[in-house]
Amino acid sequence: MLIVAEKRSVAQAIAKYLATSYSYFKISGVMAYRFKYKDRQAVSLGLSGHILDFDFPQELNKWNALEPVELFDKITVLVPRDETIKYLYALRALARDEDEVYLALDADSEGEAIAYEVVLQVRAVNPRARFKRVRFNAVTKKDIVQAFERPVELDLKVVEKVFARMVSDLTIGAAFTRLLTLAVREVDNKALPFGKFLSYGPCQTPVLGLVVSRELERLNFKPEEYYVVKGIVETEAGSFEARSRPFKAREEAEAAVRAARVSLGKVIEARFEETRVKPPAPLDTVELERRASKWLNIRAKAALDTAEELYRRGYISYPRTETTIYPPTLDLRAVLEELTNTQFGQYAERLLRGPISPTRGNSDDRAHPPIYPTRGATKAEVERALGTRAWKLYEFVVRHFLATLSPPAIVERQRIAVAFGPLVLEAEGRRIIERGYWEIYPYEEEEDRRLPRVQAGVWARMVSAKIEKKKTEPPPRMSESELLRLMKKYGIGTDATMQDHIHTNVIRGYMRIVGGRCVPTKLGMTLASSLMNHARPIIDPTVRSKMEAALQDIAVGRADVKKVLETIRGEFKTFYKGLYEKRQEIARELVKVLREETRNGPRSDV
DNA sequence: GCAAGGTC
Repeated sequence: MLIVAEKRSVAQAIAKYLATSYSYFKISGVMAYRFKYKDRQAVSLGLSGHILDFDFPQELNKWNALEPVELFDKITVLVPRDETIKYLYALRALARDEDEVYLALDADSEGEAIAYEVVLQVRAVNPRARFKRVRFNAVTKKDIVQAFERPVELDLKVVEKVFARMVSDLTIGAAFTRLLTLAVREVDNKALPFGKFLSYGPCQTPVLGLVVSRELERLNFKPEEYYVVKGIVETEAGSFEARSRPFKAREEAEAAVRAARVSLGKVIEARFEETRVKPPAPLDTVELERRASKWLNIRAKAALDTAEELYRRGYISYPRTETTIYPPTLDLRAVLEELTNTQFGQYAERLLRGPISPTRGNSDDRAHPPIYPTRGATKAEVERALGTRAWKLYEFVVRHFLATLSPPAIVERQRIAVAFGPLVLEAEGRRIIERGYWEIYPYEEEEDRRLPRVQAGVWARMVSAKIEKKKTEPPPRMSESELLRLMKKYGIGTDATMQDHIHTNVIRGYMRIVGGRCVPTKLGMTLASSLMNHARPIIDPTVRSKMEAALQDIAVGRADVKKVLETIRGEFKTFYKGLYEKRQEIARELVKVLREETRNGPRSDV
């Protein structure tokens, strides 16, 4: 029997869990595992994701051979992927003599589609082959043994959905990319350097739209002046600085201060409330990326790449996960034990002495656990193996893991308001009672800035008061962390691809990331603005989730794949026509920016 | 040469 998994680690786990011993061998450069299962010879092979891809027939890939709009009515074909061709060869070679093939791909939609790709490839070399689908929700012995006891059928509806998404994305992406690129060339065929094109994609472009919308908000922002009164307030319990609400005009502020000077001061509010600051939930991919971008100055793309390396070397668990609940099968104590021989050893030992109660998020992808350290390592070791950035990220994963097992921080939130006649001055402070998880998780630690413990009703004196002139500030540039949050909210991309969509915009020259913030280039601003003006729905942040919802109907049998594809194609064809009408106007704008770029290099707008 | 989704 032949068993096909989505990745090498799972193929190996299957061999380990189904047999008492196994051996490994290489076939066309790919690792495979041999073992005995129920008295039969078994081989398990791990792929590297998809092995086939959709493309247009060759003659349609000459961009000048047809109007891009015609792509909406063309068929696409499944072709082997060059990058993973060795996996395909290995599969064919092993499948020739195996009549039973177990499809042990991940238990998600993509896994179902990859399973079908495997079926197609195996059938091509072995028409006798029979197929069984095994689905396991976690790569543990229990789940895997159970899955092989109870094989199921391949869900072709889910396969249809994934293939429909692949076809839609290719068609839409190709049509709009070619339209934009060819329109620019028509106006000035030297505006784009050789090999460069202007891309559109149903994920990358709405992402650009989010960043550009923020930039436009900034550019259109009209700052307003306002005035605040800052005063030093003295009470019998001590003195502190407090400030007023904003005044629109200086005269108002001055009048309030004049009135305050001749008024008796009185504390009208004094709140001292003990609150608990809970440690973070177990770590998923998007939070890893957001926190790396915010606190470690590591871009999301670099964070996932680095996490991947750490995973491959055995330092951390699989980094592509949406799960924020530790599975019961994960031995948290054993992980702590593993960390005892590192610089976090004392802290880990302290946690080991008490009961273990981890925090809990609210999502479970039923495929992978949250990200946690799988090996205790020293700084020197990780740095030697993978560099400084890897250490920074590994250290973060360890600290995050320890934080999820730690007690909350306890903070007293303080608020005091004092009235001097009509002028009210307010102050906020905090007193740290217990640092809790902050001890191991300094990224979130708050400073102790306590106010004197006064009581409501006591008298107060204004020692000094000054009026400060201020200006309202535009919103800051979109941070990468915020962008990831919005992408998740709008359902743009998956946990494993979100950082790619940001990165594509960087590669295409539409934006840069500076100090964790997204700065659109002039090209990005111009492209996004044109689409907002002439094809609004295709850059709208909700375009992706609407498409996904339509596709999901195929998977659950509510809709026919042909009809859904027809609808999607039809809608985008309409948007295409609207954009096509304006293509020269848009292209002229883009050419202007592109010419500037060739002279000066890519520029940011501000 | 176009996309997004797996995976390394």
